[in-house]
Amino acid sequence: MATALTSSPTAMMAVAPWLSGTSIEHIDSGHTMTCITLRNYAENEHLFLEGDIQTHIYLVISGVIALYKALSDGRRQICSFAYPGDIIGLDCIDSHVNSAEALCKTRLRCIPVNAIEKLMRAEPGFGQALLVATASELADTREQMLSLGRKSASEKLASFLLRISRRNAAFGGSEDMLAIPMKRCEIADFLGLTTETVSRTFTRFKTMNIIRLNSISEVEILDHEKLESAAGGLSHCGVH
Amino acid sequence: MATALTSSPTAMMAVAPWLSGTSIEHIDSGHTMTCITLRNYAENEHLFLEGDIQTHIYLVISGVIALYKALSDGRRQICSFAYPGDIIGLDCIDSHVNSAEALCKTRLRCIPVNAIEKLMRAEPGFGQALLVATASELADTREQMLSLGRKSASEKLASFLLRISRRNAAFGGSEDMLAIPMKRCEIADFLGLTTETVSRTFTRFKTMNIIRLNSISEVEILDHEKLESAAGGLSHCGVH
DNA sequence: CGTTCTCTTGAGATCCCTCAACACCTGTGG
DNA sequence: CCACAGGTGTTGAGGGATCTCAAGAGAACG
Repeated sequence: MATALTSSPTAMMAVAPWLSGTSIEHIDSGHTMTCITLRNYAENEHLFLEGDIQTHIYLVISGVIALYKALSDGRRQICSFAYPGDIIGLDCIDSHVNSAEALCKTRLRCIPVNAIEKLMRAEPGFGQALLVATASELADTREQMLSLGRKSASEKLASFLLRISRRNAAFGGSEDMLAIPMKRCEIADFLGLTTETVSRTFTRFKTMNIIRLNSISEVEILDHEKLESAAGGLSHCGVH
Repeated sequence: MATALTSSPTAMMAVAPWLSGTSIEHIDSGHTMTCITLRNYAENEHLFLEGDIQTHIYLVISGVIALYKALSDGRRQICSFAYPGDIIGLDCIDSHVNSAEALCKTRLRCIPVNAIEKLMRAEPGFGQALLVATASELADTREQMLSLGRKSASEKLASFLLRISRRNAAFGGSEDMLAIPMKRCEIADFLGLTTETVSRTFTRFKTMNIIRLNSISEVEILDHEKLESAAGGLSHCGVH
């Protein structure tokens, strides 16, 4: 249930306090089964695979997690990137519907699923916060479907960068200086492209003076307007 | 919040009773604002457009609705098809995140949003059912992302037909005789292809004796195994 | 300072899109 | 009953965006 570079990070933020505040510890007290732990994951380490039985919910403290689905021949589609504050693994089914992998050293708070169930019973507002977070995640996912199904490589990458920019802005960061914590191949797996195409599109944006690469993982947006127009129609068209 | 040819139609079914049973009428009584109505929509009629203020939730009684997002130049991506029993428009934000259009004559139960809010407060199980339904919808949407981002035209169409087949089976219908209520261009907008490619892929499947077209809107699966293999890896692969 | 991983760049192949023509189906009116 | 019109589906030819394969350039790490 990651907010995925979301346009509305606030929805997910509404859930996090329940999981990191005193509520969860209170619920938890006196139950030997439910133990909330902090865990560090190394780069490329997996939290779980698609089909695994759900045991925990994870709250990202630091780092980035990729949620993805894979085909048997190795092709994969990253569905979402989970940033600090995002929640992962609440699939509301007995087994996970996608795999989760840390893209860098990542610190997580692990909450057993039964603690979540208790929390939902004890705190009526919690379930509602989860619903809003899930619905907002669904909205983001559909935005990404539009990219995957109907946008060109340039439009996809431009949309991707703008999403990061917007998320940055929402968290009080810079709109123009973007940290890109994922590799080119991970961006490719998110956008439905190949690494080569991602790389070529980056250089095209560079030569057009739309962006500058200060390092491999830091993009500076030089021309916001050009980037917006490269991202294609800002969605929505009156259909009459 | 449509289940979209879902693999788990039961999740959505859990919500429908609240909206068609006595609970909703009970909640509703005595409030002039909340009036639950049945409405018929004609083919190609819109329920709402992306960005419209949310006024109602819709329960599909009969017919099919397409939820889509569009770009300003006319390209569009259908995110989900809503079948009888599915719920539409619960975006948990003040305005709709996608447009909704009837693909054929469609009958809907329209429930004002404030009735939903009341129902959530009055019936604790209702909010939970909504959460499960939304999470299941999210899972379906991610399955579709894998198709959009990583599958070939043949794999996309095969997956699409198998989804319908599975949904049919889950509702006690035929696994092999599929009603396709949407036009070729709507299938194309769902799969991220053009009508021509959809048409060509249909004929390829026909000449391979995988399917037969009894009419433009009825597909008979002749060889389930071949169709499964045409759909590509059944997702999930042990990593490395 | 070499090894390894990632990123970039190039050349050629391929799948799907675009454009275009035609076929089919349905409903309407003569 | 037939002719016609409009919408939809099919099929073909050609082009283009992206993929594949391959080599080289950087960056990271021991």
